[in-house]
Amino acid sequence: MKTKTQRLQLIRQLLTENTVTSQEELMDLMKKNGSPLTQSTLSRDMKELNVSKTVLLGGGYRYVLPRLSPTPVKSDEKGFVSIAFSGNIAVVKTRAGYASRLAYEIDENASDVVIGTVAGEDTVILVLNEKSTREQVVAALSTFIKIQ
Amino acid sequence: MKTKTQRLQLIRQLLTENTVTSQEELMDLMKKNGSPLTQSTLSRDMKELNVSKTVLLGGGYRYVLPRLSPTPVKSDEKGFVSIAFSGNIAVVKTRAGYASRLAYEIDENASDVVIGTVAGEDTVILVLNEKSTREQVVAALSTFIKIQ
DNA sequence: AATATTGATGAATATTTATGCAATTTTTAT
DNA sequence: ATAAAAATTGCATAAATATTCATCAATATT
Repeated sequence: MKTKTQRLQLIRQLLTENTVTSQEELMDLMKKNGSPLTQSTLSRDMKELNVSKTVLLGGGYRYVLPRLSPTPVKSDEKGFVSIAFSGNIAVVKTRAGYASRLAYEIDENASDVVIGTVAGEDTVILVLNEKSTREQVVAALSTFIKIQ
Repeated sequence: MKTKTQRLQLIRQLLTENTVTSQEELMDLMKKNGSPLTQSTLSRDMKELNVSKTVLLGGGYRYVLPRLSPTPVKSDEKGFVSIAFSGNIAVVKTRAGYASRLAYEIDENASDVVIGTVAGEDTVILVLNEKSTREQVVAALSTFIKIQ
């Protein structure tokens, strides 16, 4: 028996590589992979891993891992230089050529606080959701850019 | 209750408005809302709706609807997808590559309510005339884009 | 060192969910 | 309109999952 962390990691891997339909099925897989456990533990582990049970197009069920939230990356890796606000607009400055790429990411990951973006060469203009505060916008961007 | 479609719609609504923890709980809600049914049917309905059971941060479980499928682009030939407002700015989302063309058309046809536009790849930012209302903007765009 | 505290775990079990089947309704084809 | 086919639903129950409880190990506290 290894550590719990290793076991959780194995569960992750197995869920990624297989279409797991039930905990019992996963139990077998775990056993085959040298980590036998009971369904009780599996149930608890899966809860801890935030695994959810979904329906496939084909009609079957599958346990899936949560969409991993992007790990914040150092701001300069994304080309981020600065952010400033004016009214309901935020202006993000980037290194030359990075604006489009960053705008795309903002659209993808901050659509709840930003209703839209337009990018130039080294500048992105963000139109804030009227209900969002500047702090919320910074917080949202922080989930995928290490600002500061 | 009437049709199955209506029932599914009610399920959608209830799942959106409540943190539903079990099918039995939802069963009660359905009953209270004039759509009594059995757990069997709920199980089938939820499968049909692609509802999945997830773990909440707090530790509980919740049934959730699938993330809105990739924008049911009822693509109008102009590439228009959506419009949203924030302050004196409107953000028009378009299909990829359509923003410039659409911005041009907006400039041409709505200059009385929009003082200027900037287009990215799939987004157009419109700066509204201070004297125009959002309704007027939508009305103006409607004359040459099929909105809705 | 002895004792408490915390975290993990399995066994048993309660709870919840999925489904086979039969009855019934709705739709389609003739 | 009528027969045949397909869909819908509840009931009963099988299958799957979550949790309670007791136990044990590891770590912290006195």
